[in-house]
Amino acid sequence: MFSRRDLPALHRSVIEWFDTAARDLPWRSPDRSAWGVLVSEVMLQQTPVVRVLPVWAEWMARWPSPADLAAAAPGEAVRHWGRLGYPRRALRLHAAAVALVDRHGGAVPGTYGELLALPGVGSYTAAAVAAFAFGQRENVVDTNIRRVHARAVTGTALPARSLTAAEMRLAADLLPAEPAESVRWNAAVMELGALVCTARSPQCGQCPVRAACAWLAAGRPAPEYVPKGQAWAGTDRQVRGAVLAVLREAEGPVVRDVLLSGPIDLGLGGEGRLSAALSRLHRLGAPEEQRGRALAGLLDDGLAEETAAGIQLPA
DNA sequence: TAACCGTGGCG
DNA sequence: TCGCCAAGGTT
Repeated sequence: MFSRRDLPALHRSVIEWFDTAARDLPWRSPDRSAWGVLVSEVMLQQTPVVRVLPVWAEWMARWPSPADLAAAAPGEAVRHWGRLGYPRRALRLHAAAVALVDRHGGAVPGTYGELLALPGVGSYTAAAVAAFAFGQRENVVDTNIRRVHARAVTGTALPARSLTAAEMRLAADLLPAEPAESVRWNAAVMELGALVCTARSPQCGQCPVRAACAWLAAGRPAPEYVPKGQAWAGTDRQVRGAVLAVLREAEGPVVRDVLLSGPIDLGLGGEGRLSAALSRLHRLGAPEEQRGRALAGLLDDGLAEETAAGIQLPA
């Protein structure tokens, strides 16, 4: 266990590592806006950096301010979300942009509480934006930071199954007192988890805190539990994804029967994104009942109607 | 609390 | 090949 006396050295070694190893990400550029930081944080929820990069750049060019996105139709946000996954994030980001215009004069607020009140912004994202866009001292705790703390300090291979009060307390105890240093620390620990202290194959030989790591000292003990994998094949979620892909690629109304049954030859040939999306949906072979359920869920969330106006509602 | 919500790359 | 995993949020 780290004593409070060791903290300055710990902070220094991790931040010095960050200074040499940090990736050059556009939402870390001095040019980026608070809006850019917010968009990046939402896009990065459960989504790898490399996939976010091109979509973030396109969004920033298309909608450089909250007012720009708020003025667009919600469905445009969903379409330009592309295949990032969890598309309701796009709808919530649009709703957040509207809220920023309505309640904050079109600006991104700088406090944790105001950020937390925005759609799609939870405790992590609120803390991250307050810290990275506004330089505030916040207790930023994401999956990377949790894993680094679990290993280096607690000595376990994995953090708890779900975020615990004890983890939040530990993170708060480790946070540097100076705001500017706390921001660097948050970014540095996160980067360490993303690049070195990774889930699958940690590169302990390159770790700046290997000499102090409790997990390494204990001989890298195996996890105490097996993470529950996310079910995917055959789930409604998989069908939702395939249905939404068709709606997203369609330029006009989509005939309900095309979604609920198939395969249907639309005479579109084998090229084009719509054709590819239809092929994927048909290959799934999901029963009509499940397709109906997926479509109903998408309509319920406001994703289907926004994406393809004129769609016929399932009976 | 636990289930649900997408997608694609990698070990 | 295939299960695991990724800067979580909401209900």
